Amino acid sequence: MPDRYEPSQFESKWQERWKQADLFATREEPGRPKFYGMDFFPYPSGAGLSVGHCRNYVPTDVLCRMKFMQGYNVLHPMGFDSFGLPAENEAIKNKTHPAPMIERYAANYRRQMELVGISYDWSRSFSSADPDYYKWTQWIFEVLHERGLAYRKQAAVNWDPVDKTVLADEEIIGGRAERSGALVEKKWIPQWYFKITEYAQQLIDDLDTLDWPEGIKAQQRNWIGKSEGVQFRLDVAGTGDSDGKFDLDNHNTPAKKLSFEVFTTRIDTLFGVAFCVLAPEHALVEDLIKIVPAENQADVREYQEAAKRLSDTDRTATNREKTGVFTGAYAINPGNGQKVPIWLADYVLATYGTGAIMAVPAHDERDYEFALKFGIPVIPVIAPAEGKIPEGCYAAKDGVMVNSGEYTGLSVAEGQFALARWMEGLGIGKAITQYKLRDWLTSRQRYWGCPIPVIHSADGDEQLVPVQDLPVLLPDVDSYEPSGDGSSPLAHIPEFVNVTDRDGKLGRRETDTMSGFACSSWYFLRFCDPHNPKEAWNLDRANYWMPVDCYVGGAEHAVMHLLYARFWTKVLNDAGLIQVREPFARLQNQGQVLAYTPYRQPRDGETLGVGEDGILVSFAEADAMKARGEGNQLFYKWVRMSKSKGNVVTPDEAKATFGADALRMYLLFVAPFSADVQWSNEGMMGMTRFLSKVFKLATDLKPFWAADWREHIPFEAMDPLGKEARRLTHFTIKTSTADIDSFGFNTYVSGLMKYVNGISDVLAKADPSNRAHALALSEALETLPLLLSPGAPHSADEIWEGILQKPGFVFRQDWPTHEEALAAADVVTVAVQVNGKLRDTLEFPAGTSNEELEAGALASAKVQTHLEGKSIRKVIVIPNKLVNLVAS
RNA sequence: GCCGGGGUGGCGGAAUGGUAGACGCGGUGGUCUCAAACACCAUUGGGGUCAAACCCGUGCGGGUUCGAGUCCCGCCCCCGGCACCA
Repeated sequence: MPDRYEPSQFESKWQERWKQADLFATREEPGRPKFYGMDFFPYPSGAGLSVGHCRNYVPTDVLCRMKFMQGYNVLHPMGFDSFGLPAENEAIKNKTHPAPMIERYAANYRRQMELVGISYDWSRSFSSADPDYYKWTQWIFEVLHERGLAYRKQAAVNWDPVDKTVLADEEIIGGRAERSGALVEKKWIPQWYFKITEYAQQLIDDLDTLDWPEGIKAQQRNWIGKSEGVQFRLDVAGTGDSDGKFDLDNHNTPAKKLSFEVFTTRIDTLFGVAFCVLAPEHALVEDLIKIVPAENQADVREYQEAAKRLSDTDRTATNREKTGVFTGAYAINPGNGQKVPIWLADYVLATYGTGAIMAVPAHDERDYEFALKFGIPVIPVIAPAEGKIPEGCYAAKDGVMVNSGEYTGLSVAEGQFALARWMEGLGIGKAITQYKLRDWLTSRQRYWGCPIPVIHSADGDEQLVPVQDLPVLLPDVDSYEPSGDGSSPLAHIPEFVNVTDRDGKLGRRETDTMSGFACSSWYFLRFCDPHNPKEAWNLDRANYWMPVDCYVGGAEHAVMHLLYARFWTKVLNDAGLIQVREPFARLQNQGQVLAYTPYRQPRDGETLGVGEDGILVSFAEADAMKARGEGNQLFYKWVRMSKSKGNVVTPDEAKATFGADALRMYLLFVAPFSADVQWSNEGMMGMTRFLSKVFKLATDLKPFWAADWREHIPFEAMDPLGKEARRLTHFTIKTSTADIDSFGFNTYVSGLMKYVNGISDVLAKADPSNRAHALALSEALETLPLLLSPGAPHSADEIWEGILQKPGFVFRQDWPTHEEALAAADVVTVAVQVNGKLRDTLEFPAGTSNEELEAGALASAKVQTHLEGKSIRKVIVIPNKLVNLVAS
């Protein structure tokens, strides 16, 4: 038995034995509490895992391993998110079919996960592209459809010209496709949507019940974008009954009568309306154009054309100067009957609210900017509670209404309430709630996804494929490249498209597939009952395991996967198919692993891209440059590991060079869980050193080993050294347990380091013939592999069997519990301060009375010198900690 | 601009309002070695001193408190997200 950490001697051996023993099989024993710990469903890429992925999986593994040892039934599954664009694009690039490719990649992921000793129950694994799985994805689609939550409509959608498919709003960043980076275009085609907007309010409300990072919750709230205000009607002057009164019974009769709705959160500023703005695409424009002077007509048409030509990115670019055109028409402000000009401007979005606004330049920055540019008067109607009306734009919400007729003098809140009531009474407006959230666009015109189980009948109605006919299998074809014309490649496969509908007539199969996010919106339910051929899940089993107690993955899915999965869970709950309303009780986001990556200054003739400050070079090239004496052109940056940057460290390499346990412990130790990690070979060396110390300590403790220590230790008197050993053991049990539960993995590892250092110090002073020492150190020797095992499971088993010669696996042992009285020290170091400044530290027996602490503090010579010439005004004593003498 | 999270030695980072810098990396000195690597021991916030005493120190400026990295007020900077959402 070596007294060093030699991973090549035992890590693979233990992995093999764990597999043979089926050690990580999910246990569902009655009488135990359950714990469901899960990592984000990965898409298996050909690049394989990097140590960055391990940063996700290892901490979850540590938590799940501890929970199992604590007696929980633990569900710790892993599967593969195989459908979707990334897989299909990679297959096209490799000129292969995605199905076998993805299977190969998933097998490699599994191999690598086993390489670092993650305790997944592989018998529960599946891929979202398995027909046994996507059959039920289709079934859930039908549940949604039957509840009116899946629908098809013609719409202008985000078209990615590179990936040749539509994208959801969430997949677009700054006008570009998140994945391909292409500028997104608008395309007008029928699309499938899930009606997530129906759940907007619940999705906001239930965030309060979740133990999630604040940032993620805030992002979801922001994305859903709730705002409360008033929607009301404005009539167009000179049309219909425009004498200032509103003929509610009659508003449809004069064909010419025109009006439009606006939404505002600041109805209190109604008397400050200086103009109205319609989005260039607003439907009313077609009517307005018929009643305005010819020159205005030309301006309007020209502006509409210009707006159409602008890409969304250009249109929404920040700091862009306002543009707009006067339509020639006027609206009547219902508050004061005044005529205000109607403008067209692209700063008003057609897709939010009603696509039209009342503009109040005195109290809205955008309107103010617009008014300044076009010389429109600014009418202040809100003033500070005290002081005079400010110049320019004053958007405060805590002011008082002025110049507002009978409402003058009311506070903003009072005015909002009163005006909303008034409008409701008149029937021209009402208080409503608006959300930025739009329905989830789920159809993709691509091959590699879950087919939508719908048949378009000859009569043109939509029929769901009967459940007994599911799954609608994805046809196995050679050519599946996107068609590029906006139709799915499946549309060009007659055997797939042509079907008999419910009435026996020739129907047409839906050829769009579902976004990959549909597949990952329910997989956590399938893990509860992964191979059920009759149901998506057995209700009892799903209710037993759900919700996921701890869900771990990257923060990049804040508003996509995590929002969609919450939505589906709520729908399934409403349908009586699952008991929970939220899928993930607790969420944790891990930081990324960064590599120190070489860049060089650009050479003559080379230019840098936007936002770049150097040119990436390979490590080999960097070495060559240094050898040529060009090292001064090099600089290094901490950047995320990625294949394209050539800076990836794989778990395979890390295990071969340093060992799996060293890798695991390093990833846990080097930074707080949610912070980014800087990869360092020196740090890995340090961890190897630590693990060697553990083996050395265990070996050196062996001569003290009394196998029956547990029977004797409570009754034996301990000397101070023995007590110190026991204190270290029990204190470390306490902190390790709390640290793992709270995701404090870095302090869990540092706690083990302190423990090893502390026990080593005790050991150096210990006497092998002293019974008390032997018992206390036996306790330490046996506790060490237990506490170590979540972080370094291979080493723990090696010590357990090799040094303690105990049978079985550490994983199957009980997690130790601490005794509070033993975890506390007998002798405490008390800080003595004079006027809050540290002047001495003194040792006292724990529990020394305040009076004695004060007396001891006063007796200190160091303290005396600082008290000279002063008299004590007050004494503060914190038992076992501190004495502060306040003197002057 | 708005929202969220941060700012502590040369570096990663510890610190229920109570001894700031635990633990580790790196550095320095030493042991081992023909030598190096590894390993081990000692030391390591800055100033000051032979050594101590002592002084200064958690982004900046105030405040509360016997006592502030921690709480309050006002700023600055960094990271992430959203962004003409009326």
